Amino acid sequence: MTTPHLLAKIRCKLFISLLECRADLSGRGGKIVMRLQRTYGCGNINRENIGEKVVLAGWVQGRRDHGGLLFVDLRDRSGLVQLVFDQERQGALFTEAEKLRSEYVLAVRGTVIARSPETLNLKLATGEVEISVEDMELLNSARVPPFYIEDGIDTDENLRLRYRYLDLRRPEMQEMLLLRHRLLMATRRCLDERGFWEIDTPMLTRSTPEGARDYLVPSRVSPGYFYALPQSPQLFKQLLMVGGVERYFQITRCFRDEDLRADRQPEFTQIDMELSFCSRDEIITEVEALLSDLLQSILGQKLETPLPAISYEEAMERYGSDKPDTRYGMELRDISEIAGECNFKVFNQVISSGGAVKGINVQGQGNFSRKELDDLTTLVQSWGTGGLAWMIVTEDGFKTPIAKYFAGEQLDSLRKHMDGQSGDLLLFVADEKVNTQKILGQLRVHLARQLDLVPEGEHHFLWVLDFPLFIYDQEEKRYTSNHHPFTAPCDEDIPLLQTDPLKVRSLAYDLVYNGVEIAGGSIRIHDKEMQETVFKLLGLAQEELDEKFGFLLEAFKYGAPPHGGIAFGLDRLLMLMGGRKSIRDVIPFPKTAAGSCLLTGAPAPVSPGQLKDLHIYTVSRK
RNA sequence: GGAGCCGUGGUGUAGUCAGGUUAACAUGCCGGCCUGUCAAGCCGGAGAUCGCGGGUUCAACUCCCGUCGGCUCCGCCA
Repeated sequence: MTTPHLLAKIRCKLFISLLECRADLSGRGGKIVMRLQRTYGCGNINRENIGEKVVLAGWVQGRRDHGGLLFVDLRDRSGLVQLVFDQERQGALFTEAEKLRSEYVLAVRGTVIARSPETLNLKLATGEVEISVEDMELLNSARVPPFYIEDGIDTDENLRLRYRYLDLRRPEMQEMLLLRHRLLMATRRCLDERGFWEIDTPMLTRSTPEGARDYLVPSRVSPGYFYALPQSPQLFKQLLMVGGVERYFQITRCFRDEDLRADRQPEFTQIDMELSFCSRDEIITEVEALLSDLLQSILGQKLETPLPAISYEEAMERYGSDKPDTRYGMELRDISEIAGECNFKVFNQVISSGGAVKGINVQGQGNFSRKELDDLTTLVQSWGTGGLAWMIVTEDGFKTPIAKYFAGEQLDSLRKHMDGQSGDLLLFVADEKVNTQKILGQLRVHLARQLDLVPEGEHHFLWVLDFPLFIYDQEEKRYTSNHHPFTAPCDEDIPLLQTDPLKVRSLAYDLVYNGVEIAGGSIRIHDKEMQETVFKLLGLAQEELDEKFGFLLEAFKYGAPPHGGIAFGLDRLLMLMGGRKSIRDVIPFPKTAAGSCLLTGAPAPVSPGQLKDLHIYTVSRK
């Protein structure tokens, strides 16, 4: 990735601004915490500084003690430079330097000297020079750190999280912090240029039905009442549109009390946007402009726009996912027709009861062992389907336990349908249609990772459009919103609201980046009657509506403009731009899978007095 | 709510399947030697009741049960 270059480019600038701040403070008679005042960043020293007196400050990266000669690597956020102490030249200072240990905090004054040709270190940006130290101020000592402060460490993540402040000293983490900063700044600059106003909205708001579980905050002054932390600023940004803002954005924290994943944290940051008087396509164009700007200004990469787009239905048919990773093939193929005619009961029974049989071609993997195939079967069973049928394509036919159920021409047709070449492994799932798609979609992702078919360093973006407005919740026996209850239906599908709600497509859109959903949004309903219709289809009682959404419906009575918007998951975007595997790697202080913070110990018990103030009684944990 | 994997000196691992002498290796740490290293080198030393609790056994890092913590996935995440 390009981040190291980015860091190098920006180092100098950052350091200058730091010096300017220091200059402002001088002469005010403040308390002196440092006798020496630094003049350069460690990583900024180079050949051009030779002969110059400099003052540096930072942490001891390591030392190499040669007896009468001592090397110390000094590190600050700009990089690393070698200090040299010579017993004969430095005398008493040398004795002090011998006491230095890893991560001691230090300021030094010295002269930049050239290294002799045989002692150059070209691996280091500062490797042509070193600092002959003349004065030293030990600013702090340090305990031995629990892990190495260097890139590429292989340490238990518990430790890194518990000592996050040490983890953050590592260059790759500093790069992450810088990249995050750049992304925030570029977003603000770009959206400002495009006429968006940054407006902040409340963190203490009210719980609404639908959506994720809320984080609740008890009210002290209203006993038994609770605020909720926002899952997103959804309602407020719509109210801002009614308020005549026209173009709004916010970089804001959102909270959802659901189980975590590698790309999911209980609190995360969104780039939230909303526009008035716009169509779906105009919003998509705005988003592409933002994304294009961000990729250009942060990674130096050009984004080809317009980005490709497919419908939800096509995504499910071809990839078994509403966030397909298009960096590799292995697309789903439908063999329902053949399956319905063959004698394999598992297949034809599924077809006769309205299900689907689909397969993927795992090219060149016909050498899977029986055990590996059994493991895959167990895996898909754990995902909630009956089993997995397999066929290995050979020169003259198929190696498979189910060949006997198929007529010769059916096998030929199957091979053609699946594009089977000798040595390919074909895997089939037979189930209710959507389940077939989802299971195979998951299997596709699983195998691509396992077989290392995912090309690194590629950036694939894809819009997914035409989501169904509703999905049917089997457990609750009612419709629920696929996106959220404020999403507008497609104009031409509005009549279906009365007759066949599941067929209604919405004006929602998701942006998928390398198989990860990084943004989602929709054109909103701005009409009070339409909003009430949708709420009613969702089975929300009038009373509940009035209580929980009354303010929105009321606002819509006062001339709501047509509007729509989108929200980016900033952490996910950053994760993908930085080529990191987990969202935790791009969040300064992330939480574990159980939602705990290993650094602060949150969540933690509170005192009985605090609970009393909040009118809260707790029940026993067990 | 469910499934899988992991937990052994400061750190990373081996040993666990098949119970048995002093828990091994690397690195870090401490001390000594060493004037051109940059993963410095050489010599010496300290450092672990094997996540925790219970059980089986003459004997448990090892087997069984429970529990805590972490990671990944399913459900969940408008």
